[in-house]
This record gives sequence, structure tokens and C-alpha cells, in this order.
Amino acid sequence: MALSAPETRPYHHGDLRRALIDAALDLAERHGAERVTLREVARQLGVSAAAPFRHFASRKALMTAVGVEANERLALEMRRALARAGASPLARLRALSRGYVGWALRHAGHFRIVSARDELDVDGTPALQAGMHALRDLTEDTVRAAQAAGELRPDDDAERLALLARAAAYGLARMHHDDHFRQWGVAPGREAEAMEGTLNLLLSMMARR
Amino acid sequence: MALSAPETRPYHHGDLRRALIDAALDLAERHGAERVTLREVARQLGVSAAAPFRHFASRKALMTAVGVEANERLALEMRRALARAGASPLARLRALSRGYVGWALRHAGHFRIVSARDELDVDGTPALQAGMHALRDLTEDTVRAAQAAGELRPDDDAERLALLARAAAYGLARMHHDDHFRQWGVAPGREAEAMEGTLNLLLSMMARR
DNA sequence: ACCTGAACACCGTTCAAGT
DNA sequence: ACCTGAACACCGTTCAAGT
Repeated sequence: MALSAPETRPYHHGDLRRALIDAALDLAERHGAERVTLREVARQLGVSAAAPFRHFASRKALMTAVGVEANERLALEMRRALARAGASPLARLRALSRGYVGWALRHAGHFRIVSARDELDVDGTPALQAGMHALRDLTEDTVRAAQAAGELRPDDDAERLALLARAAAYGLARMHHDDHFRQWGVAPGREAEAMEGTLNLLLSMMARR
Repeated sequence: MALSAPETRPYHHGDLRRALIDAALDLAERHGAERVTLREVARQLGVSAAAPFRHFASRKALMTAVGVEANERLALEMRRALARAGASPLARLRALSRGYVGWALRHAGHFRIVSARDELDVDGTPALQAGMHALRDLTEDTVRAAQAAGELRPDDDAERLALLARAAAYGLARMHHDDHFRQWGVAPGREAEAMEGTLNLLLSMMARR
């Protein structure tokens, strides 16, 4: 038996903190955010139920760390959508909205985590605040650029337009997440289509003609 | 001691089922939906933890009964708003939206319960399905009436317009509930104002001019 | 017919004790 | 410094037993 290498690591993990976050992200993605329990995460990693408390003061603290990560992924997705969108300011706004609801659709567990802010310590986590603020700025900047280009009516307040766009996107994403669509006549399997069509309707109304 | 009167009732309640629903509604309203636990409800009523299971097969079954009641109250509120709104079709649509977000704002716990459909057995509860469907019809009918009166552009699909209006209202209500507004530049105490202003912006865009 | 008491398998969290 | 084991106060749920 060697004196060095893998056996050198302590009980189980070199970086349990990191492993806990990853396992939580994985659990949320595969089985939903409500299945992310400290004991289950610990079980996945083969450590005791008390082990996570060496790295996170509470369940909320772990969820907050997971939220930071999830929000970064959402931001990445939206920036990518923007990068692919080309130059037309209105198309950029559409890309941003589609990027948002698309990510929420494909990553329901992570979407739920960044949504449910009573499970997150936003105030005590500057990184999370900054990340969320950055997404808001991205939306507002895109709205302002569209106004400057004459593609949105200039008399509407940019902040309010951005809030409306976000409310519609968040509303659609949550309606899907909370299973409201069946009640609203959206055929199963056509949710993405309905969300996109509804967002397009909004954007066409926002555009001056 | 009399042979009749109050002492005649069994252990505690004449109608424990009804009392459980009322206590749950009360708890949700005062301390939030997540505090509605079967054990806590039982405690409030002075019965054992097992007693609720005589009347509801599971927590979900109780929440569903509570959801039926909450949805009825929401419907009542929206119908009242409509009744007060007068004849202008656009004003009626505005009243409907305001009624929705206003109720959500004032009854956060009940709003949360009708929102979180994974905690409700919608499929197995015709009364709930019917109640929710009625609210959708109310919105669509109001949209159609506004179109017929020439106050909304007739070329837009009524179903899609109704979905957009609902997505915006639900999005705003949930953004508030999930504490997103601070991140979106809405000053504390001015949430209702921001929600109304945003809905008015949407309605002004929906209107033909 | 309706309710209780005790039990079981889960949680989050704490703390003394181990390496 | 980091982790375990046992404990505590909570859950939802079940079931035999009481009235």
C-alpha cells in the first residue's frame, strides 16, 4: 500500500462542499427541487447526515449556494441567446425572452430554485444579488437599445417595459411549472409553442408600427 | 349536568371535516401556506394527529379541499370587480386583472395554495377543475367582448390575448409573492402600484388606437 | 362511526465523541 | 480540521385499540 495518492484524502471527499452543491444540482434536475434534502444529498455522497453542516449552516445556505450556480447558468443561457440573435434590437429582446422561458422549461428544478426566494438568502449573498441584478440590467439595456433604434415606442418607460416583459416570461414559465397550462387550453406537448407565441404577441404589441 | 345540548356532540366537533378546512384556511392566511401541516391543524382544533385522516386521505386531499374554497373566493373577488367595473369592455378587462393581482396581494397564503398545483389533486376534483375553468372563461369572454366592441384589435387571437393577460397577472403576482420586486427596482410599499401600472401598460398596448 | 396512542419512516439540526 | 453516531423536535401516515 502506497504512502501517498488517493488514500491521503480524509474520510471521503477532497472537497465535500463542492460535492454537496453538485449533488444538489443533480438531484434538483433529476427529481425536482423539493427532493433536494440535506439527508438525501449526504446519502448520495456516502457521508453522514451531520456532515453537510460542516460546510453549510443550514439547508437554506446550501440552497443559496446552489441558487448562485443555477443563476449563473441561466445568465449564461441568456447571454448565449443574445449572442446568436444578431443585430436587430427587437430580435434581441425576443431572444432574451425565449432564452429565459426555454431554460426554465429544460431545467425545471433549477428554475424552481432561483424562483423560490424564501428558500434563498439573497440579502446575505452579494454574489446572488449581483447575478440577479445583472439579468435585470441585461433586459433593461436590451429594451433601451430597441427604443433607441426606434423599434419600440419611445414614450413608454423602459423600466416598466422590461418589468412587463419579465412578468410575462416569468408568468409563462411558472404557469408551465405549476401546471396551469392544461387549464388554459394549451395542448400537451405544445407548451413551448404556446409560450413562444404568447411572447411574440407581447413583443409585436410593444413594437411601434 | 344536562342530558342534552353541547355535551351530546362526540369527542370534539360536530363537523371536524369543516373545521379542518377552516383552520387550514386560517393558518395559510396568517402564517403562510407552508405552515399548513396536518399536525398543526389538528393541534389548533385540539384533536389528535391521526384524527384528520378520518376525513382526508392525505395532506394533499385536505389542501385540495382548501384549494376549492380559496378558488371560490378568488372567483367571487373577480366577479365583484367585474360588477363594479361598468360597461366599458376595456375597463372590465382592467378590473379583472386588478381583481386578480389585488386578491393575490391581500391573500398571499390562499394565492399560494391555488398556485401550487402539485399540492392539489386537480384531476380528481371536478369542482376544482370547474372553478378554475370558470375563471379562464371569464377572462376569455371579457377579451372577446372587448374585441366585439372594437376596443381590442380583432386580428389577435382571443385565447392568446387572454393567456397573455393571465401570464402577466400571474407573473406579477408571483414575482411579488416570491420577492422578486426588490431585485426589479420596485420600491417597498409600492408593489401594488407597480403591478397596476404594468398591467395598465399591457392593456394600453392591447387596445387598438 | 369517529377518535386516540403509539409506532414507523422521514425531515433539519445539534453536540459530544472519534480520527 | 473534518466527520460520525446518537439524539431531539418536527413531519405524514398507519393501525390497533378505545368510546
